[in-house]
Amino acid sequence: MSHAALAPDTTPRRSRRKDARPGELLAAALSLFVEKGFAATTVEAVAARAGVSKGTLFLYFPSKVELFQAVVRENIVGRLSEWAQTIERHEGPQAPLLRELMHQWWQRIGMTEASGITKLVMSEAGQFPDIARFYQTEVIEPGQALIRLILRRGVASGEFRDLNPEHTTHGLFAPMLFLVMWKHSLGLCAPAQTQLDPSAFIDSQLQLLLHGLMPPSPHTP
Amino acid sequence: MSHAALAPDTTPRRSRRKDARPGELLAAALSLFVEKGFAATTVEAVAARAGVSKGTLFLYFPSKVELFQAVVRENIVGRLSEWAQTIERHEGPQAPLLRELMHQWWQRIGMTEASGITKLVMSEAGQFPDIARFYQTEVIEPGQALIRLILRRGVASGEFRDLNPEHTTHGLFAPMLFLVMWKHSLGLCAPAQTQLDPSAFIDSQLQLLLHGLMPPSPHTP
Amino acid sequence: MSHAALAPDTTPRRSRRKDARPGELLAAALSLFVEKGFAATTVEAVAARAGVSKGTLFLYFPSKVELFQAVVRENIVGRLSEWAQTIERHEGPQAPLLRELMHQWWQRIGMTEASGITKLVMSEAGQFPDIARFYQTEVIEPGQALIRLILRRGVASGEFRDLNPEHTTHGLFAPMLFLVMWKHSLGLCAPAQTQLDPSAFIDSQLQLLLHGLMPPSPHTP
Amino acid sequence: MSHAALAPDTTPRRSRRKDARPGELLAAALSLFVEKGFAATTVEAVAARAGVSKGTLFLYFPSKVELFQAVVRENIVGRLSEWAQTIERHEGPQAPLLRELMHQWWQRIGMTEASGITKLVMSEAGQFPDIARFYQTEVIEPGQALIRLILRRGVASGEFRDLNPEHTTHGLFAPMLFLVMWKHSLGLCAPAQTQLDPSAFIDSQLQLLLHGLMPPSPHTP
DNA sequence: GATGAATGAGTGTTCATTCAT
DNA sequence: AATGAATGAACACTCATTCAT
Repeated sequence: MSHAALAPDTTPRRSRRKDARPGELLAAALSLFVEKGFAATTVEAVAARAGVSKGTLFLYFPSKVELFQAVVRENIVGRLSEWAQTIERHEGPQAPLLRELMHQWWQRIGMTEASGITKLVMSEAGQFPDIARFYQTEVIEPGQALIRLILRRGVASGEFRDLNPEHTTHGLFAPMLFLVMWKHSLGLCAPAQTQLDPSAFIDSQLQLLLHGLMPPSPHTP
Repeated sequence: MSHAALAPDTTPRRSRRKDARPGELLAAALSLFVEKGFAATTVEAVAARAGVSKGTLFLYFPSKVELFQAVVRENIVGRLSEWAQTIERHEGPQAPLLRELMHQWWQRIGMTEASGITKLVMSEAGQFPDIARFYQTEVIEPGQALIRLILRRGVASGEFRDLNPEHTTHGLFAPMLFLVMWKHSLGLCAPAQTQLDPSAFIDSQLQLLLHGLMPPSPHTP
Repeated sequence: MSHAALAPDTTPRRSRRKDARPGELLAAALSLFVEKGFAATTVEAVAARAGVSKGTLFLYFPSKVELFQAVVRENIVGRLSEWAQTIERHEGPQAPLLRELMHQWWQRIGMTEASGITKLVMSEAGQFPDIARFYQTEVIEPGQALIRLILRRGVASGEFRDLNPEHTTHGLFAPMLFLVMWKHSLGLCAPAQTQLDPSAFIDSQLQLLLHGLMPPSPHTP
Repeated sequence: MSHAALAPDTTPRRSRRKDARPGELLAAALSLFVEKGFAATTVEAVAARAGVSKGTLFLYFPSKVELFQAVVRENIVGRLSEWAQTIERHEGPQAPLLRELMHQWWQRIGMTEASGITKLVMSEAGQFPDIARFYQTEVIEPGQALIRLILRRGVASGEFRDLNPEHTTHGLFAPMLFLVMWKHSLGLCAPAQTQLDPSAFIDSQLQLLLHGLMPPSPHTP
C-alpha cells in the first residue's frame, strides 16, 4: 500500500517475517502450553498470541501434536553445555561445586519460566512417549552424567564415600523435581503457612546429602 | 481361561449388580484416569470399561469431578486414616515408625496404580482448581499433619533435633513424589541401567534424613 | 410385613392407594407443570412429588405428553357452571353483574393457583393443538357465551348500546388475560414501581368499558 | 421454478456469504423460535434451516440465549427506536399519535412473525430469567416509557385527564398482549365466527380508552 | 401392581482441522 | 504465503422410556 520500497530498509518485510514465523509460533505455544497444559491450550490462542491466523499455524505445523513436540524439542537443547564446562574446569573439593550448581539451577531454571518445560514434559510424558524418550535422552541422562562425574571425582579424591551412585544422583534430583512440581501445581493453592522458601529448602537438603556423603570422621574409632 | 463357560451364566442381571456397580466404575475410572489423565478420560470410556452405558455412570456419580474424587477417596484417603491409627497407637522411637510407614506407602500406593492419581493431580492441578483444592485438603494436608505429628513426638522425646519442620516434612515427601513422577513419566522410558530400586532408594533417603534428624550423639568423643 | 390384617381397618391399603394414584400423580403434575412449564418438568419430579417411582407413573400414563393432556383435561371441566347459574338467576341491571363477576373471577381464579392452568394452556397451546382446541371448546367458548348473554340482555333492556359483541367480549377478556400473563411471567421480574394492583386495574378497565357501553345520555341533544 | 437453473451458479461460496450469514441465521432462528418456543428449538435445527453446520452458528452467536437476544434486537428493539423518533418529532394532539402507533405496531409486529417472540417470552420467562430480564429491560420498559411520555404530554396540554398512569399504560398494552396471545395460542383453533378483526378491535379499544382519557367536555350542558 | 436400574438419543458448546479465496 | 469461514466429531450431562425382578 505504501511506497516502502523507497525507504532504506532493505530487509524485505515478507521474507523476514516468514523466517520469524515458526519461532514466534513456538514462543507463543511454549508460554501457553506451560500456562495451561496441552489439552487446554487451543491452537487458536497460540496463533492469536503469535499474531497470525489459525490457518497459518497449520502451514508450519501439521497438527497440534507436532506443534507441541516442536516446542519441547526447541526448548530443551543446549542448556547443559555451560554447566558441563564449569564442572570440567572446576578444581578443588566437590561439595562447594554441588552447592553452587544447585543454587545456579534454581536461579537459572527453577525459579524462571524455563521450569515450566520440565513440568510440561513430566505432565504430558505419559501421552507422548517419544517426548519422554527425547527429554530422557537429551536432558535427564546428560544431567545425571554430570552429577555422576562430580561424585566419581569426589570418591576418587577421598572427599566422598563410595555410595550407590544411582541413589545419590536421584537423591540430588528429587528436591529439584519437588520444587518444580510444587511451584507449578499444588503449591499454587497451598495455604500460606505451608509456603516453602526454595533456597533454604535446597540448602537443607544439600546439607543432609553432603553429610551423608562424607566419610566417617577420621577421629571416630 | 476358566471352565466357567460350561456353567450357566449365574451373574444376576440387575438387582444384585447394583452393589457391584460403584466398585466396577471406580476401578475402571482409576485405570483410565491413570492411563490418560483427567481431561483426556471421557466418562463414556469409563462407563464402557465398566460394561455399562454412559447414563448409568451418572446414576452413581453426579459428575466427572465427583467420580474422580470418589476414586481418590477410595484409593488414597482411606489409607491415610489407617496410617493415622497406626501412628496414634505407636509406642517407642519414631524412626522405625517412619521407616515402616514409608515402606507401607510404597507397597500400598507408590507401586500400585493409585500412585498415578498423585501424578495426575500434580499434572492437571492448574487446569482443575477444584481437584487441586480437593487433593490439597483431603490428601496433602492430612498427610503432612501425620508427618508433623511424628516429628513433634520425636522432638519431644529427644529422639530428633528441633529442625525446621517445613523443610523436614517436604524433605520426606520429596523422594515419594520423585518416585511417583519417575514411575509415571520419564521412568517409563529410562534405559535399563538407570532403573531404580524404589525400596532401596527409600531406605537410603530415609537413612540420610534420619541421620540429619538425630541429635549430635553425646557419647561420640 | 406387619399383621395389619388383624386391625379393624377394613379398607384395604392396596386398592385404595391404587385408586388414588392417578389423582395424586395428576395433582403433582399440575403443580409442577404450572411452576416450570412442560419441557422443564421431569417425570421423575412428578413421580417423586406423588410419592411413587418413575416406573409407576408410566403404568398410569403412557407418556409425558399424555400425562400433560390428562392434567389439563382434569383441571378444566366444571368451573363455569356456577357462574352460569348466577347469571341465569340474576335480575336487575347488568353492569353490577359484570363488575361482580370480574371481581369474583379474580378472587377465585386469577389470584389463585388455578390461573396457572390458563397460563399453561396459553403457553403450550402451540405445541399441543388438541389441548388448545379442548380449552377453546370447554372454557373459552362457554365463557364468551356467558358474557354475550349478559351483553344481549343489556342491549335488550336498553342499558347497553348495540355495539359489536365480539369486540366487547374480547375487550372484557383482555384485562383478565393480561393479569394472568403478567402474574406468571414478566411481572415476576418487573421493577417494584411497575407493580400492578390487580383489583384496581380491573376496576379501571371495567369503568372504561361500561362507560363505552352506556347509551348516549338522554339529555344530550 | 425459475429459469435460474440455466445460469451458472453465481452465489459466491465463502467470502461474500459472510455478510449474509447472520441475517440468514436470524431469520431461521426467528421462525423456529416462534414455531417451537425457546427450549424446544435446537441450535442444530436453526443452523440446518439456515443451511450451515452447528459450528457455524456459534461463529456468529456465542450462545443460544444471545442468538435469541439478537433476534429480539433485530425484530423488536429496532422498531422501538423508530417509534421513539416518531414520538419525539410529533406535534399536535396525542390521540391521533396513539392511534397511528398502535396501528403501526399491528402492521410491523403484531401481524408478523415477530409477535411470536412476545408470546414466547411470556410463555417461557419463568424458565429463562435471563431472557425475561432482557426483554423487560430492552422491550417492556422502553415501550412503557414511550406510552408514558405521550400520556404526560397529553396531560400537560390539557388533552388528557390526569389518571393513574400505570393503569392507563397497562390498559393500552392489554389489547396488544391479548391479540398476540390470541394469535399464537387459542386463536389458532378458534371457530371461524369467533375470528377477530385485529385492526377493528384495536380501534374499538382505543376509542374506549381515549374517551376515558378525555376531560369532561366543558361545553356539554 | 410396583419398582428402580439401565439405557441411549439428544442437548448446547468447543475446537482441531480443512480449503476456497 | 496467508487467511478465516466452515466443518463435524467430540464432550459432559439429561431424561423419557423400558423391563427384569
